[in-house]
Formats: sequence, C-alpha cells, structure tokens
Amino acid sequence: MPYTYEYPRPAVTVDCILFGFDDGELKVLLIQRASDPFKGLWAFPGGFLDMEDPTIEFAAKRELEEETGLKEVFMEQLYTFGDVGRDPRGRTVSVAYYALVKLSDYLLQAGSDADQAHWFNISQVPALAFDHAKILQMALERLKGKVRYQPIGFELLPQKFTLSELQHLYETVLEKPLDKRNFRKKILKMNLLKPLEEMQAGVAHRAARLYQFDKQRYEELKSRGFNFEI
Amino acid sequence: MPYTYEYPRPAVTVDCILFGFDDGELKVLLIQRASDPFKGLWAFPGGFLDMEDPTIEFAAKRELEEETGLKEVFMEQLYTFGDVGRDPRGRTVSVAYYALVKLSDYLLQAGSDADQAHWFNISQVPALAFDHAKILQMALERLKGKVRYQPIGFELLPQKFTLSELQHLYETVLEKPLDKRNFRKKILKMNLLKPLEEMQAGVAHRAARLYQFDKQRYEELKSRGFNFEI
DNA sequence: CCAAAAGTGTTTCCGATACACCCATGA
DNA sequence: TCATGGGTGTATCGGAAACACTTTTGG
Repeated sequence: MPYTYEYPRPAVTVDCILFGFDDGELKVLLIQRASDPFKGLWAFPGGFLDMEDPTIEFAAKRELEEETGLKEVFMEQLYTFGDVGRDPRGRTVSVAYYALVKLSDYLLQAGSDADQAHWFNISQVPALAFDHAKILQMALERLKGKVRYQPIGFELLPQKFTLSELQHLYETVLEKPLDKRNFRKKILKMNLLKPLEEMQAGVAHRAARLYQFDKQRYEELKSRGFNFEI
Repeated sequence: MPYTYEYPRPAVTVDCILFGFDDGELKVLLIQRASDPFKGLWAFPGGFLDMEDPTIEFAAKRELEEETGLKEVFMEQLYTFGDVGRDPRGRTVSVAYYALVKLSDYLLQAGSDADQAHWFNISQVPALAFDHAKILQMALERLKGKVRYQPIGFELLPQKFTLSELQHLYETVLEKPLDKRNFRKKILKMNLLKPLEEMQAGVAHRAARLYQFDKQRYEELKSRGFNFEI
C-alpha cells in the first residue's frame, strides 16, 4: 500500500532523551541498535511519526511507552534536527523531546519489548548512532538551564525525598557544589515542599526528614506571579 | 514525477516569525494569503522544506529571502508544530523559526515577490491563518525570555542607536517600564557598547549620543564566563 | 523662552554568599 | 565509640531599586 506525493518528503521521526537520577548520578536511557545503520551502537528510543498520532508529543510518548513501558512522564520538546546526511537511509527530520522520570518508578515497570535498553551514567555514555551525541549535548544544556527556573528537578526524584537528595540532584545537573545551609534556606522559603512526618529509613546514620513537592501550591503561586529559581 | 513511500509521510514546512522594531513599536511581518485555505487571512512567510536544503534553518532563510529579500538575519529555531488538523490540506509538520531584523535595513530592501507583505504592530495583528496565532504567542514569549539573557535586542536596532532607543526596545519587549538611570548604569557597566563621537541628528531637542554594540567584545567576555543580563 | 528629551549620583534594601559546629543514628 | 550524614544561624557584601533635577537643543 504505497503512498505517493508530487514532491519528495522527508521522513519525520521522534526521539526521546530520557533522563533519570539515582545513586547520585544523572542517567540517560539508550537502546542498542539491532540492525544497520549503526548496528551495535546506542541510540535514543524513538520512531516514526504516525498519521494516527494526534500530536508530535503524543508520538514521542507512544514510542517511549512502546520501548520502555513508561507512561505519564514529564516531557518537553527539545529541538528539531533535520540536516542532510544525519540518517544514511534518507532525509529524516527528527523532533527530539527530553523526558524526566523517577527511576524509582521505572524499576517497578517491566515487560517492555526493549530488552536492549540500558541506563548509562551521563559520564559513561557509549558511542551513539546518528547525530545523537549532539542531541544529548543539547538536552543536557537545556536541562541545566531549565532546572534553575522551573521546578522540574522533582520529576527526577521519588515522591518523597530528603533535602540532601534534592541538593545532590541540583549539584549533579548544574555541575557545581552548593552550600547546604543556603540551599535549604532558599528552597524551604519558597513553601513548595511539604515536610512529612515520615523519616528516611534504612540508612546507617541519622535519618533525614522526607519532603514532598507541592505541585498544587506551585501552580497557585505561579498564577500570582511567583517565579521559581534556584 | 511522483514520489512514493511505503508509509504515509507528513509534509514538512518552515515558518518564519520575523520581528522588527520601529517608532517605539515591536512589529511582525505577515503575508496575506492569496489562495485557499485561509484565503485573505494573514500568515508568516514560509514554505516547504526542499531536499536541496542542507539544513532546516537554511530552508527558513531561503524562504525568508524569497518572500522578503532579506538575507543574513538573526534566526533561531522556535518550536515544531505538528498537531493533526493544523493544515486542512493534510498532515503538516512545521518547524518555526523566529528572526530579528533591523527595520532600517529592511527599508533599503526592495523587489521581493512579496507584494502582500506588511509589517504589523504587535498589538494590531489581524486574523491569522492556520495555528499561527498560537505560534506568534509562543514567539513573543520566547523573545521576551531570551532578550534578558542574550544580547539579541541589538539585532532589532540600527547599527548606531541611542540609549533611549535601546531602553524603549526593552520596555516594549518586556512590557514593563525601566528606570532610566539604573538601565544606563547597568548596560554601560557591561562595556559592550562603544560610544561614538557621532550624535543623533534631526531631532527637535538635545541630541543624544550614539552607541554601537561591540559584538567582538561580547564574544571575548562570554568566553571568559561573562553572562549578559538585563 | 519653551518644549522635549538627554544626562547624571546617592541612598536604601534585600537577597546572595560565606562560614562551622553539634546532633542523632546504626554499625 | 565512631563514622556518617542531618540539621541549624549570623555577618558581610554587592547588586537592585527608588528617586529628581539640571542641561542642551531646535523650534
């Protein structure tokens, strides 16, 4: 069932740069390519935009779910790549999205068809297919820029987290150390974190208090002109 | 000469949101559609991505030149729009770019095939075709956000400009008044403006000093870790 | 001489930064 | 009892914001 057009058309694909955070490390999900081109190299989950996808973002989420089983992740459009030669099979325009997931959730997920999917520490990424190295670099820059002005860091942490975990996340993403007292002062003054009664468990030292990000309150404050900033 | 593919493909287009600044007003260039769909409504300059375009940005610049005669403008990718139904003729993915031009330069340009092109004050934009109203809104937000952290405002002014002109530009884009003394202090302390001997001419009051943006110096400072901020 | 915009400093305030010790817990 | 991270307050500094009058020029 071929499709015919008067003028040539590039293929349109989506790519998902999926970030996670665990063990004090920022991670990215990659899938090893089973076939040429770039067989054996690693690439982001992604695929073709289907005519049935109502939006491009829908396509990105669909692909992500197909390849990893993950649903309802934070996702934003990153950039669209379409240089000649980026795909040896033919002209391809790829709309890239980056997504943030709570790795704690992800570990509960199972049974996707992506047996070749692996999380890599951001500092230990293997050789990538296509122009994905460039895309990853751009995604990291975007994350670094965005995390300071929007409360998206919480998407990478479990529902309940300690202030130290939050601080380490910021230190990792921003690639610079932060002062503990100043960080706590600033983040708590925003009134966006609900302190819980519950304490951290299973650690060989004093247990830390757990907090929860209060999204509702954030929306409330934002509509009153509040600006998140770390 | 038809082109055939195994799976259906969306059309890929580019759109250019072209901003100018004159007479204390932010302006956008629109072209009146000569044919359906949306005949008579206004739209951004744009067109199809050609297989001969080495990059998508090249396509955007090519279209802009074809429709307005303008070359060598500041241009950045804005966002990619691809919702079903945004073009009644069929599934279309549009990569939108926004561009900034010195209107003083533009007035020197002539003889494009865009007799239907007009500059509209941003507060007096007519009904737009497709989803272009949404695109314009997004472009304005991006401009507003970007102008504070990157010295792109100068792209909208003539080579030589007064501090008042610069301030009015910022006030217009940011939609808020700025304090004259504080603004001058801040912008001059950056050492990015070369004061010229030349003074403003043809005004019925005290002539203001002209300045020039020192791009070379900006690159220099940026590489040393300097961050532009208004 | 008047209208219109150019040009110019100081004070106040608040948020950013720097900085070090005691506490609680499990091993 | 010790190793490990949790948790806390203050002083200083620098940039942001507020604020008004004199000067220059052409009409």
